[in-house]
Amino acid sequence: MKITSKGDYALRAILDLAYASQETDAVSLADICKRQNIPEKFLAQIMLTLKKAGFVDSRRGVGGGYFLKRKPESLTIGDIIRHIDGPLNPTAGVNAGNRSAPIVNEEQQALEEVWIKVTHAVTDIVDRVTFADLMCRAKEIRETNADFNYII
Amino acid sequence: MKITSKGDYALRAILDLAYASQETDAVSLADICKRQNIPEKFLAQIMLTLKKAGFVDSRRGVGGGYFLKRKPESLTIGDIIRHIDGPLNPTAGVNAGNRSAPIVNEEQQALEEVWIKVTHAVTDIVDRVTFADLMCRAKEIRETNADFNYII
DNA sequence: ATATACTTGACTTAAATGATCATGTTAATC
DNA sequence: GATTAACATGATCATTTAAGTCAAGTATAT
Repeated sequence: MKITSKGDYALRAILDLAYASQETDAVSLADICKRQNIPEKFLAQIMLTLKKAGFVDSRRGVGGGYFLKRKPESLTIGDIIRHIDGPLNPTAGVNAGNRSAPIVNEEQQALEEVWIKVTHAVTDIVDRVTFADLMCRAKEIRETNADFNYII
Repeated sequence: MKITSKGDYALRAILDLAYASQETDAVSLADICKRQNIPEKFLAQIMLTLKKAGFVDSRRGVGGGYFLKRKPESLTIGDIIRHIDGPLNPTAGVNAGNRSAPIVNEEQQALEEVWIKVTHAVTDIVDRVTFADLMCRAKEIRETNADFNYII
């Protein structure tokens, strides 16, 4: 398991969409990129993947853009990150495609059990946190910062 | 956070050392590699790193090899994996060295909080599991397999 | 002496990561 | 119906990381 820039961008784009969708219907790539400071061509690539996966949809032409296909309450971080950065077990990729060494000894089994526990601990978090939760928390942070600025 | 082959090899080599050290004092690279099915030159590189970090020490010449510098009871998976595969937070590397975009918005902060929770969940496991635990568990598995073979 | 076994640094190859570019197509709106 | 905003697609590219390999050492027990 590793969160790459790609995954980070995807999560932030979806969160931006969720937020902006409260007011408008479609949000342009350019707007998301401006707000979130993401390279446009790169996010276009990512949004296409998210569209094919059924998380978002898009409308072309003037006033077009992207919009969520699911409610923020029923979309989790885990859903997105798995589609962009792959499976969440920490050893993903280790021994992958190595058909010459499938003999696993007891030491490897004992270690594997630990990685399974780690994977459970991780999914237990990312599959519970929805984008509605994140919007809520981001709003809290925004308000705390506003208060702080007022005091100063 | 991502466990690479390197990290996996390191953990298995240490575990092998811990196990073999019960009987002999030093274990040769060749022996570890044979038992654990690890490329010799590659493990040599890894063992050197582990030696410089103070986890193992070595003796050259005939009958030489590597040995643990710490007791298996006071050496955790976390200790080793951090030295070989780096920090355990899942977003390690994201934005690394990108000094042009240090402005973090509320969405990023909300996400960051989730990654901190994930990191805690992971370290809570890997910093608790010692090599003594793994040896114990590996032994259990070995015995279970023996029973199973007997029944069959 | 000599065989065993660790040491060191450079090198290599392949894949993943993080993009960019060129050239489309679609759909509002004036 | 020309223009323009905006998504779509495929190719390409540079950098870094991963996973080893190679060659030529040095140290030490017997």
